[in-house]
Amino acid sequence: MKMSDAIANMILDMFDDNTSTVYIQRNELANKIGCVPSQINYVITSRFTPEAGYRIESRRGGGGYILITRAGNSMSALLSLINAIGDSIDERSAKANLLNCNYQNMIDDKSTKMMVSAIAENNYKGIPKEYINLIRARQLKQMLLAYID
Amino acid sequence: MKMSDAIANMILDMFDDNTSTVYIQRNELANKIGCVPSQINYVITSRFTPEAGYRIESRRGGGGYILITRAGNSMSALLSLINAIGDSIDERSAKANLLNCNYQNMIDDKSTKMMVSAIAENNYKGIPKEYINLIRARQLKQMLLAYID
DNA sequence: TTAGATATTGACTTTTCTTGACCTTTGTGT
DNA sequence: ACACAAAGGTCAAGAAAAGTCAATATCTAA
Repeated sequence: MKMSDAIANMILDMFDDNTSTVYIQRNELANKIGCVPSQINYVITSRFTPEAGYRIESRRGGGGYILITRAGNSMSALLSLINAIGDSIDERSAKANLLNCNYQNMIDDKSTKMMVSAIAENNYKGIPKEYINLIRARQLKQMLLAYID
Repeated sequence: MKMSDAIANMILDMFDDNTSTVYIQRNELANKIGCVPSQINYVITSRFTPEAGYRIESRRGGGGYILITRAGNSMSALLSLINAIGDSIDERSAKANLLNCNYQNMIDDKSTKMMVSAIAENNYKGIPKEYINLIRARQLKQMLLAYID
């Protein structure tokens, strides 16, 4: 694989859920991956651009570092929706929330359709009533998290 | 045989049943087959056209490449998957099917992640075992239909 | 046979990646 | 303050791809 891609992937891997900022030391990373330090800059300036939704901060000198922050798009809004769902939700309000997010362009059409279809009351037919809203809430949150990711 | 046809056949041969995308390096292929590199472009633009059901992506520069994707009956393929699911499916095979479709570019990355997350075993915790695979099958089919739509 | 379609070739262009030499900023010990 | 060490930054040269285009060459059908 191309060195630049390897570096980009390595950086991408450092973002996990709930961290939107990655801390790197240029020389250390260059050394670990086996490239010249300036190539880290190349990768950052060519891939982690503002257009791609990233912001860069850095400091030189002893203890220097590079911070890569991925811009929180509509992600934070979706995160608060996820929190708002709680551990139980009925079909009506789940659907209303999804359509609302879709209307505000936080979720694309296809994904909205998929989620609405997934949590339709019909799918849960047969299981005890009191479980349905619990499972729906779990699934909806999982799907939203996957969507954000 | 004409050089152009030989090149086209060579590319066609790279598609097997489970890959809808072929990766080539122009210079390498030109060298292997014994033609000038630009003839690869000629073959691609004259034979692997959108009208013939192909999509081309490429990158220049070091480590560059050309990707030829045959856009095909992904819809009908998904429909047969839906038919194959039946009325019950466990997490393992559901996930395997989804990842395979994703690998074959029948389902995009985000949608795959969403579906996999939605049908994870964990979400169904608490409900009687015998219902889980039934509900999962319903939900998976609904999501796939929504995806196709 | 000859005009038009299809193929072949190579010179030149553009994009992307890699490397290294040199620059600037910041921290630390005297 | 000053010198030195420890970072990160910049830039240009060159390599490694793929793209474009125009000049030929060859094939095919009327």
